[in-house]
Amino acid sequence: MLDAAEAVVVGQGAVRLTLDAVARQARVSKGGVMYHFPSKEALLQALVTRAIERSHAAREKLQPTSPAPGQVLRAYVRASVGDPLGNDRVSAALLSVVASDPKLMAPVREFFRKRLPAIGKDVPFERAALIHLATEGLWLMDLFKLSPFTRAQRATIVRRLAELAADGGAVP
Amino acid sequence: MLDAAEAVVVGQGAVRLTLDAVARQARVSKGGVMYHFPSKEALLQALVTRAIERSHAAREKLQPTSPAPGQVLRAYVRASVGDPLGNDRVSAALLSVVASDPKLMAPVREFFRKRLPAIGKDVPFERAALIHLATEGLWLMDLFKLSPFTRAQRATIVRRLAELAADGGAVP
DNA sequence: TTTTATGCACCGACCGGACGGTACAGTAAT
DNA sequence: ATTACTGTACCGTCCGGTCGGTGCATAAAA
Repeated sequence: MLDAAEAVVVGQGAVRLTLDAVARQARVSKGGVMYHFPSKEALLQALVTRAIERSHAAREKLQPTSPAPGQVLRAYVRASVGDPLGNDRVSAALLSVVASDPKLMAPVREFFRKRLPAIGKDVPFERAALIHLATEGLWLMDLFKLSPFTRAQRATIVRRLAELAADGGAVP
Repeated sequence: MLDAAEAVVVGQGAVRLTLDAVARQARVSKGGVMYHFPSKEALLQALVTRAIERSHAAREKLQPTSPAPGQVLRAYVRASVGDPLGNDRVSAALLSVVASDPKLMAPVREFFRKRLPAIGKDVPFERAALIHLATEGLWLMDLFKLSPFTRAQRATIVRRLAELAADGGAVP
């Protein structure tokens, strides 16, 4: 059921996320959808929760065993922007709908609030903040298809971000 | 008329941007609105154009006379994230509606595409890219109220970004 | 064993309200 | 009288949500 909703969001765009559309995708009637989710908001909430969990999982998967400083930050960079428009097209498409509803945004805010301390514990604050911002910037610009970089440039930037995460160093 | 539309977007949120709402805000009937803008899309287009022009103006206003390298980039940082949620709450609120319509996004994309070369001409590419990304990241996170930083932390980051723009240097 | 009852998953017709857009009559200024 | 604009009434569509009902599997009662 949630899979169907995600398929609609990714395939048709977030504005087209209609109860009927989800029903069609899930080969179920609208009543069937409403049986599982009391309201559309509940459906969206479930979608958001799922996306957040997936994001968590993605980073933990790339987490190395080495506890050297900056490795967590590096894993975060890789997991977030390692490849352009990675596996989380869902969160991407979802954001524009969720953004307009404070109640739905709350868990997302919470997620972000906890993320910085989690990834930047073992590196100087300013470095962590800078890399965090640049990474989110790239992610969000990808999401809105606003990134002005070529593929090669993007790859260079990601590499540099990962380097900076682990080693610090000078910005050319 | 556009002022009224902006007031609605800022005050009620982007989803509430209704032709009726604009009409009420402008103390005009819906017919009056439709006389000026043949469709809602036309209204949104005008809004987008205006926002882009304003953003241009904001940066040019902060442009110093000194032609030292990095000064343009520095002005861009200041203009974009100098103070939290500055004067462009309009673009902020607008983005979530515009994002779902490729036709409306086109000029925005164009704007972003041209911006990086414009601000990063006289500094090394990687530095410009990094600062650009971090700045946009901060701007977008502010927009979605997702920024995990305290006011003081934010100020520190902006200062550091401006420094890096003008001088380069090491990331701690 | 047959009958009846209970609960679950699902169906789909319908409602009400919102919204973009249209038609057209009215009105004030020139 | 013409122009430039306003106000109102209305239409069609879309969408979230409701509601009575259906098939069906299992259980309880006879």
